[in-house]
Amino acid sequence: MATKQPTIHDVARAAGVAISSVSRVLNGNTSNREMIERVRRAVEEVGYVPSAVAQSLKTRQTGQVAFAMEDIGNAAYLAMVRAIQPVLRDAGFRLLLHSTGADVNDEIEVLDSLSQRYVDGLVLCPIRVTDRHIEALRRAAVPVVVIGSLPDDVPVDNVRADSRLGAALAMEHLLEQGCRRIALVDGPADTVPGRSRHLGYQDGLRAAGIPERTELISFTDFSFGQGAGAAAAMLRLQQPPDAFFAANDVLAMGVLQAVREAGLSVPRDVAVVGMDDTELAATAWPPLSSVSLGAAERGRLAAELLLGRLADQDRAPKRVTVRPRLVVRASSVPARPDAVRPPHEGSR
Amino acid sequence: MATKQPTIHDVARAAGVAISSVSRVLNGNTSNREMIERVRRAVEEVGYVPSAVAQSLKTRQTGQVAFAMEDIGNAAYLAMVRAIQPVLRDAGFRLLLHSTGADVNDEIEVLDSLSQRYVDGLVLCPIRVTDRHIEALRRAAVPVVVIGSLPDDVPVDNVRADSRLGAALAMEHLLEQGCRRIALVDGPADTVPGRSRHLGYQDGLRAAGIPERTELISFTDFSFGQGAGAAAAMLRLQQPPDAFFAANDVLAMGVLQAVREAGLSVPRDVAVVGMDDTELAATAWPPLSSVSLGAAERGRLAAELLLGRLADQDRAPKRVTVRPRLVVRASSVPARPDAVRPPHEGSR
DNA sequence: CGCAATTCCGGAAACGATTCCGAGGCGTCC
DNA sequence: GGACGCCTCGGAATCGTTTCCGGAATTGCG
Repeated sequence: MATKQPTIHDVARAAGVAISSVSRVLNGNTSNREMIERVRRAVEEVGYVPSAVAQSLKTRQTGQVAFAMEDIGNAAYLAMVRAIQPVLRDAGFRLLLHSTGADVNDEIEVLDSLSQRYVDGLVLCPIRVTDRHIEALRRAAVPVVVIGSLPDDVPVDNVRADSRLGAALAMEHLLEQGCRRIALVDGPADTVPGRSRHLGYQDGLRAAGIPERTELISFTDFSFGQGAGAAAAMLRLQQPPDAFFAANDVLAMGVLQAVREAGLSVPRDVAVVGMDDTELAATAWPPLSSVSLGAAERGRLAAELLLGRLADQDRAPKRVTVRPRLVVRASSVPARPDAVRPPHEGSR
Repeated sequence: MATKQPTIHDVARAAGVAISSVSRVLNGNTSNREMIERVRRAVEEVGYVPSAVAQSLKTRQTGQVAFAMEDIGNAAYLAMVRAIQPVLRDAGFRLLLHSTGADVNDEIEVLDSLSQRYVDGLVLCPIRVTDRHIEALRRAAVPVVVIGSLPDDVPVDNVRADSRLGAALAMEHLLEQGCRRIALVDGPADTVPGRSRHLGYQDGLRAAGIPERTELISFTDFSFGQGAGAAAAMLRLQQPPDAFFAANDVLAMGVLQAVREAGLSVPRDVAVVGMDDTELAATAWPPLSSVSLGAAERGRLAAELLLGRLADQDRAPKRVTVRPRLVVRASSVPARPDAVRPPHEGSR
């Protein structure tokens, strides 16, 4: 293992045949029993393993697809991974994951190098989209599917969620429950998800004729501690909120924690709704109402779009949008219907 | 993008220079301003991106390292990923993740093909170890570091946890709290982690002179629902347990849920200790006592072992073991010291 | 038994880069 | 002013496969 890997030449020599014959046997294009036997024995003898790099230089394919996201620790991406994997596996591809760590430079670098690097295609889930992203997308050497919003004129297959509508659904629900001082615990304001959730929040307030109050809005990053901290601060306000909409489930878990530590009860004193409907929501206490943005479905669709493009490179780029839906659990209503509410037709 | 990628030849033609010159410019081995300018312009003009496959065929390296684990959804692996990533990044490697889905065949296949497939090294975290694993390890074409137990005669770099001792620590702690009917909610009995946790559980009972009772032991898989189900069943026993040791934090979350739904209080009625000390433990309610098996440290060590071997292929294989430690939170003691207890010296 | 068709295998040309080697140009120093 | 050395660049070999092509051997059929 240490020194030198045997090549197809070594096998050919050991078997006393030409390298082309070895290749044929290995790829199953030979019928002669005797030849097959000899090559098999020689392979065994020298311990040959084909060089995938050389193979794909020749065949121009790798059998691999990459999924690049910000943070593999985020359960929403996890749901995507779980949905993408079986689709690609069935099509004979191996899925490789890459976690960029919310670093734009790294994201671009992944696009540039991973796209031309040992994969046949790429599913990218950028949290920010800059001009440099777009440019990198244009020069990508392999098909790329983007999960997330993209300017209309970028000719790339694209799956998106409607998190603005999703946020509005959450607001509508909380308003129906009679909540009037609804706080927003959002992610970073300079990201696409952060912005659109804020917009949906505003949509909801506007529809109810409630003015936006800055002390009830907090931009953090998507973490438990930040969610807990932001909620704790708001609960100390003179007029504390009677409900929280958290921009994802991890933040919502933090909110739940802060509410408990303030000695209040969910949902009696404070209602809480999260977003992404990850596994966390079902395992939280009380079980967390959450707006599903269809992560699994987006993953599946992205994988299918990629396979489609791999099969026909010249196909026109497609764009798919997945509708959000609210999953009501105990954290926002006294009873526990655990019911799924479809998005209001015609809202937004 | 659709038809044909430009190669270095196209750049050379466009620039009116030799391909060797293009290569030199791209690799920074040229000082002539004029030449650099011409090549840069030509690269821009034809939209050239180097083929990483061709590069690594020639240079015999890829700049990539893979981490293959059972399930990326498991927070313990996540902690490893987070620890591995910075070490490798600083050394100039990109980290690729692969989730095998607990499928032994897939694991072997990953070993076989990924090891000879576009990576310079591999960190493998197998949940089961079969003879086929060992054989695949022997013929792996690139250095492999295994996280987990391995027979002594396999010459592979190896990082291990001592989950048996870890389980014993949890038992010792619960016994100190006065618990006597301690239930074990374990993972699958036919996996290495499952077996060793059971052994540690037995060690703990034996040390206290308490006989093992089969109705207090349940082998499930590592999931929330299974943990909740197993705990719920045990709580319905004539003599229900007064404590649960769960083989990982997800199972423990399920146990907490079942205890709550039975109308009991943690830790007053039932104490709970989990394992792996993942993020879940700190965000649970009440915060979960958990035995840390040093996932992050194991990841970091594995990455460093791999880098070491990459630097010196002929180095003798190393084996490192990380000691477990118990992190006490509210779920197992009335007060909340949140203290860290080091392992007993000389236990086991 | 002879000829055409088919099968089978070996040689060699790619794939797209890096890198060694040698030729030429130019500066420097005696 | 000539010899020497250095720098730069172009040509060609090479990495380890797959695949095309052509010749030899085998088969089938008249």
